[in-house]
Amino acid sequence: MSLIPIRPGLPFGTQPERSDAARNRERLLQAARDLVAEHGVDAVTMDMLACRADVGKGTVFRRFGSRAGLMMTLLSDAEAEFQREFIFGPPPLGPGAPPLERLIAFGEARIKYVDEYGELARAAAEHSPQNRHDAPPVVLWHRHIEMLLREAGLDRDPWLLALSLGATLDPERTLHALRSHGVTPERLAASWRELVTRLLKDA
Amino acid sequence: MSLIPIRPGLPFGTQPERSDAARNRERLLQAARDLVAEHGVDAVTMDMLACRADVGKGTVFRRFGSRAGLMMTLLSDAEAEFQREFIFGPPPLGPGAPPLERLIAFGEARIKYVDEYGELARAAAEHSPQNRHDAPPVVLWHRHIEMLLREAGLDRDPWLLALSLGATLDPERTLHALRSHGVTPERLAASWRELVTRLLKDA
DNA sequence: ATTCTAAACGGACTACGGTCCGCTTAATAT
DNA sequence: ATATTAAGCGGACCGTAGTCCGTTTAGAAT
Repeated sequence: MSLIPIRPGLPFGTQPERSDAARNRERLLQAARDLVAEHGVDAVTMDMLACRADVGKGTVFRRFGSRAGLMMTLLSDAEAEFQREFIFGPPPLGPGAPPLERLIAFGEARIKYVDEYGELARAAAEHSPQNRHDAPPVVLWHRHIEMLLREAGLDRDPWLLALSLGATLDPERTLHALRSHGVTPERLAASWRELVTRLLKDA
Repeated sequence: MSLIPIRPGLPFGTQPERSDAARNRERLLQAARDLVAEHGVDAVTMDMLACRADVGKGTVFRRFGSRAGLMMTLLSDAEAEFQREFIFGPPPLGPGAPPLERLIAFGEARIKYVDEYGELARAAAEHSPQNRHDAPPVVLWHRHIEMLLREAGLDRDPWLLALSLGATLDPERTLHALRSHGVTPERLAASWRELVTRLLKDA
């Protein structure tokens, strides 16, 4: 009987990955990043990925579950970084600033994030209202907004209010404003600031 | 040379429909309504519809363009009625009431609409950010909100602000709150009221 | 080294939305 | 009635996400 070695990045208590599985995972991630860089998120198909990584299609789906799952995996580093910043980072995004300022900073950061990774984020949410609204990161952002609203003294159903504010920052909408209507990130951020400032005024 | 007879419901200047086309359209709409009633929106496939209406698949797509187009057609009566109400109907939804009250009524009506037709509305917007955000009805709601915001004296980029408020009432989100989280329409409406009331306060 | 087994693999297969194109037919002109 | 023609039709076909299941293989036990 041997101890199960700790593998960072895998769920606690999981068996270690078999070596061929680990190799294929790396091959797939590399191929996916390359294909996205070459053709853009929307043009990458799962068959294409399997072919490029030289694995079977079944392997791709075993690894990521779905196209959305693949995209989430590609996003996970950026997502983790974003979470770190608003949870542990310096104010005004992180703790230490008054709630209104944190809320403003949160929106700004989120808009910047979407401007940078929006296509991936959108693809990660496609074809599943469940994943779109109840994925762990989404729930976390939502809780964060709710907490800030409470801190600011908004006690009337802050959960639903947070849902509404979250809707404003939804990747698909934000991306659509940015790309299809040529709205600048700065203008979006100004509108967000206006919205939350009015909302929290004398709360 | 003969005058082109007026056919209600068809775009102006269009040639009249051939009789077989009209017959097939009715058959398809009836079949679609039946299938939706029997199996629910999400379970209805285009092949199923073609089979039930006893027409070729090509005919279905010639008629509606896409699955989303079919759903829009199924919604069009309810949608027209909704538009009539907030444009010409009695206050507070229609003209005559102060903008805040109209905005509150608009949200309430929209929530009721989604509670009733949400699955269709969601299906009508699926698979196309373009149709989702720039479809004529969506643009119309959006303009309406923008107008009310201006009337209320909110002059700081009311277009984007209207986009944010529209996001709050998005069918997919609203439906998800209603169905997956068991939020009541009343609670949603109360949250909407709270949101817009705070927003318009001393504007 | 051999055996064993559960994890991993691969690619044929399905379901579905959407397209294409050769055939049919309603409506009009003669 | 007949001819003409463009709108309409149908269903084979395609691309893509996702599933299934018989085969392979890494790694542990002996």
